[in-house]
Amino acid sequence: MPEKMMKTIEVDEELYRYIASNTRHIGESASDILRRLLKLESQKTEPSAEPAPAGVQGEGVRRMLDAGTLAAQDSAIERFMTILSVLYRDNPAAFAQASDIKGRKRIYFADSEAALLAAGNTTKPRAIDGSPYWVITNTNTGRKRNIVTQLMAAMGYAHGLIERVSQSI
Amino acid sequence: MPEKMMKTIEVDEELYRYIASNTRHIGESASDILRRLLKLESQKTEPSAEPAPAGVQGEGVRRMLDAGTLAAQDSAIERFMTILSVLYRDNPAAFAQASDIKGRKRIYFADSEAALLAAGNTTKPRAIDGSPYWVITNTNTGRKRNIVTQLMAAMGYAHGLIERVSQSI
DNA sequence: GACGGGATCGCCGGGATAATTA
DNA sequence: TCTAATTATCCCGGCGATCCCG
Repeated sequence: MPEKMMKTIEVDEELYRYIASNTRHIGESASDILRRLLKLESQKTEPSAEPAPAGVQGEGVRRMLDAGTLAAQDSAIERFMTILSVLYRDNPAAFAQASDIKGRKRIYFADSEAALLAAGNTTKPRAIDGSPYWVITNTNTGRKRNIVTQLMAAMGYAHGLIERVSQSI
Repeated sequence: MPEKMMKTIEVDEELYRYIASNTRHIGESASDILRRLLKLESQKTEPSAEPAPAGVQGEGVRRMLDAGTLAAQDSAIERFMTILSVLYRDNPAAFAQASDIKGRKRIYFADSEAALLAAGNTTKPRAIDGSPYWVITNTNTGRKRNIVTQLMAAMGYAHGLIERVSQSI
């Protein structure tokens, strides 16, 4: 198989083993494995609007909750950003649909910092890790919970899970 | 970060750019970035390695305290450096895990002087005796205590001991 | 980059609370 | 006008690094 343009990176041994252990089929390349683990669209495939199978929705979110990833963060903003990042990966298409929630004047999500800055004063936008989106950040904790609640509801998560997540901020 | 055993893997160019674009700070390695990206959902993430048998952990540290080694030093910096050196020897692996603590802009530990210099102005790095690490030194005493406290907590030491040590700076 | 130590003070991020608007 | 929702000002605590002092 003729290689596409390949780049070489170094990873420590433990990480290497972790990646290797996630091989799904013989001969699978590091790129393919990583793409799956990172939940990136596989090469070429267009944004495929197919929402993840309902059974799967929430997997990553529960894992985040159970792993104590959130408890380890020490500010509401960090927890907020982590949650959004996980939500995006859990279902990019649904996230895209749901992300048009907004307030009276401000818009909460956008694909650029400028868009958020333009819709309010001092909104303090931040990039959502591993996604093309940005969020507004200059809000009290109550509103952060709110935003997550609205977003998850629009993405179709179950009430119980929504509650757990937003309370964990 | 210390020179762990490194493995080389190949990734396609798009994936490479994706990884690079998630760099959080200058000089961050591919391993570190990937670990962060994967951690959010990697099912195997045991929340950090076990902090060595409790019985052993702290031996060297107590000895240092009791021997009055610290009291003999006449500057906070000297005491600070001595403590770090002892901590490293007490448990190099835990130290490695814990040493990624950082401030708003500066990183506190690195395996080279250059890395510390690159992340701030006039950080006055110093090599930690008997280890491959360097620390930042241009801080007030309060922050030195702070750094030691955070480091020891991340290494898994008991609160009481942490308190004794950081107060002795 | 060469004096070293580190207190002091300026700056910034987090986010509660005050202000504003529907 | 009164209340509820939303905005964004602004205070506080933490961090950085200049600059003073021995």
